[in-house]
Amino acid sequence: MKQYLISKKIPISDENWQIFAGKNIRKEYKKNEIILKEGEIDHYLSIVEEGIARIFFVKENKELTTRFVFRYQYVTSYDSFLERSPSRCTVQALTDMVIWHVHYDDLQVVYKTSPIGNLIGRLTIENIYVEKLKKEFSFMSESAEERYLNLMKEHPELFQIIPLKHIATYLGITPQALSRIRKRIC
Amino acid sequence: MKQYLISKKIPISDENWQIFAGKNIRKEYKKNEIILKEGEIDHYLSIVEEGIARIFFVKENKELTTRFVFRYQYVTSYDSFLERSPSRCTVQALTDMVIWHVHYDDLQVVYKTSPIGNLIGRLTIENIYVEKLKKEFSFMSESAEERYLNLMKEHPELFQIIPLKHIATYLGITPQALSRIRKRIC
DNA sequence: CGCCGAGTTGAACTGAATCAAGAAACGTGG
DNA sequence: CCACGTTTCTTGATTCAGTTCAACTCGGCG
Repeated sequence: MKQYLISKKIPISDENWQIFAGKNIRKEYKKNEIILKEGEIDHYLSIVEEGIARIFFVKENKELTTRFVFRYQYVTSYDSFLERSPSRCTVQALTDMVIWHVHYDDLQVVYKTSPIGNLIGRLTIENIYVEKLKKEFSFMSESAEERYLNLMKEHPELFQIIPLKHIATYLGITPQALSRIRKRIC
Repeated sequence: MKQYLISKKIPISDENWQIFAGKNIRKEYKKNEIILKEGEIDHYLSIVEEGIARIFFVKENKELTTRFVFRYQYVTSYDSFLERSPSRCTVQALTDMVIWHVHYDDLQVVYKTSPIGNLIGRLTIENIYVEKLKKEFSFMSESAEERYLNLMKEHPELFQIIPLKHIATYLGITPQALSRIRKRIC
């Protein structure tokens, strides 16, 4: 798994990797299971080995999806994890899942005992951040239809697996509007 | 400046801080000066000591503002800096500015010679990321009017300094729409 | 079989975009 | 310090993408 998480440019010795990886615990979730509930503090930094998750928050009884999480990505309410504050988001397994996670306290130990912690921490959040930048870019400059077509291209597997309504809110529109876009395109 | 950049929770020795700070170079910009042009690679990680900057990209001849950068924040086209790729964004000084910046190559040296580099790197990007999460949250769940009122509350100084049209595109609307919102609120 | 959630479709409505024109503010040179 | 041109802001009319509310279909499942 190491090579997926870490930028190819920066070599990490196996010993150093073990310091981090050794703290990780394997965990399984069933389809539709809740991994983290809104209001709870996220104590774990979790990486996906198998399956897809979604992260959403609730606004006026509607679930607004902010992110889908795929293989080898981190699935976390990262601000909750960092700031030790109640999560605004819920994290849910969309398929059966296998993840590896490390507890906040254990991660602090890694940070203290080896430089590898900060390196891995920095590289992973840099990744997530660049993802988020792309999403901001597309929200500011593209129409819902363009965002839909891009998502289709980048993650066609999503459409086989999950309800369209989640995709709709991820795109920032209602399920009805998505339905009409799909009809229009055909 | 140290205490502003680094989370209060994590102490950093003065020697370690110097390793990083010693690589930083002071630089001044005049109001309206371009700090980084679209298409260029951002070679510097820059922190604001004085003044305000904005980051924007161009879509169909319109400048869309993605971020305002205030004192003690990092002003960078961070994905360009990280990935050594041409920046999609332009960075412009909105007032006279003083910044401190460290060159990419020098930062790599810091990363190699001292754990402080990755720590500072991790903490700063964590900050920027949490900021971006908040913005995403507000874009998905609030109206343009709500976003305007929030910005008013958090950064009233902006409104004295910069053209409203930049604020409009930052809020994700046209200058005309902002004008109408302001009229409505009054 | 009947129920329920997901998806589609229609009609009315709304916030914001667009196009266009005029008013106010700004800054630069004479 | 004023005059002029440019930029910024406002206002109006029209259009459009997407919302809301409501009704209906379809497929899976107890």
